[in-house]
Amino acid sequence: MMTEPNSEQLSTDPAQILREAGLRATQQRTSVLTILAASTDHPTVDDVYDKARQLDDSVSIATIYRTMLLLETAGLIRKLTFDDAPARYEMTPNRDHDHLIDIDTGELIEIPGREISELRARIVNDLGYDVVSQHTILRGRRKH
Amino acid sequence: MMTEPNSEQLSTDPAQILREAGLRATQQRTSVLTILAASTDHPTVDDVYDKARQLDDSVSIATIYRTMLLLETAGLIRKLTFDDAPARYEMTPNRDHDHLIDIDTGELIEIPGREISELRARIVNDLGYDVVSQHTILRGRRKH
DNA sequence: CTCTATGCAAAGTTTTTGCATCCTG
DNA sequence: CAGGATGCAAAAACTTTGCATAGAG
Repeated sequence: MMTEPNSEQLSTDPAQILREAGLRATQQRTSVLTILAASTDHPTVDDVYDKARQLDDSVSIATIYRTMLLLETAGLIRKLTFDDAPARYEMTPNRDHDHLIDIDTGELIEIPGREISELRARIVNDLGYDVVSQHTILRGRRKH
Repeated sequence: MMTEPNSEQLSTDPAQILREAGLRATQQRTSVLTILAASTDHPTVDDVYDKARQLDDSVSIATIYRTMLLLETAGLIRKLTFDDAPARYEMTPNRDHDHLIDIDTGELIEIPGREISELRARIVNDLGYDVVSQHTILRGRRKH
């Protein structure tokens, strides 16, 4: 096995990522980031809380809320707000994508591709604005 | 002045709109619909509650919540959910549009045009879905 | 008149906050 | 060590709900 220290290029270690963002790498923050990085779905605060307790049953929900806000502010994670359901989170995606909700199954589908982003950026630009963030929620029904 | 009864074509009278939707035209529902129709901004539940009390100081917040849900379900109004701020409402727009939030001033700007809607519909269609509803939230900063 | 809608108040949810203690840097 | 981070519990904010009464159709 290689025992080389990891390169300075791209951090994949949660604690490292936190420090690079200028944040203290506490046990709780590291856990939250690890949990989110390992999630393919988009967990809610409660989902994260449950998983975090499996790693350390003394974490408090208050810390989870504080950490989610911190990571979101630092741009490390993204908050997805839907009409009724509680907010969900994902690691900040490298490539912008939108979300499609199957209204029959509740399934959340990621829509890849940058066409929409680019069109939006162009339109908003014409209005005299720079886009800081953008997010689309689509609700659809599978065709049969 | 004309004293002709209004035409049967398009109702602009809130009570009439409610009945056409198969709902009872109560004082409270009529007030809420009137308030929303008169709003150029996008009021929150609390905004609507405050204005409704100016018309009838005995309305309860519970009724406002129940009415918003009822009108939304009936498709008469649309709920806009933003990342942090409380939900806002608007009359269901005839033409689909998105919203741009100025992150410095908090101003909410409507983006007209159907280009985005059409592109999205096409992409989602390619995924095998029919679009039921769609909504984009953009956050931007005015260029100087 | 009948049955739904409302007001009121209590209960649920979700999120935030104060404070003493713990722990990272 | 010092100052920020955490756990705990209380509080705040936001919504929903049960029930008796009022009011639309």
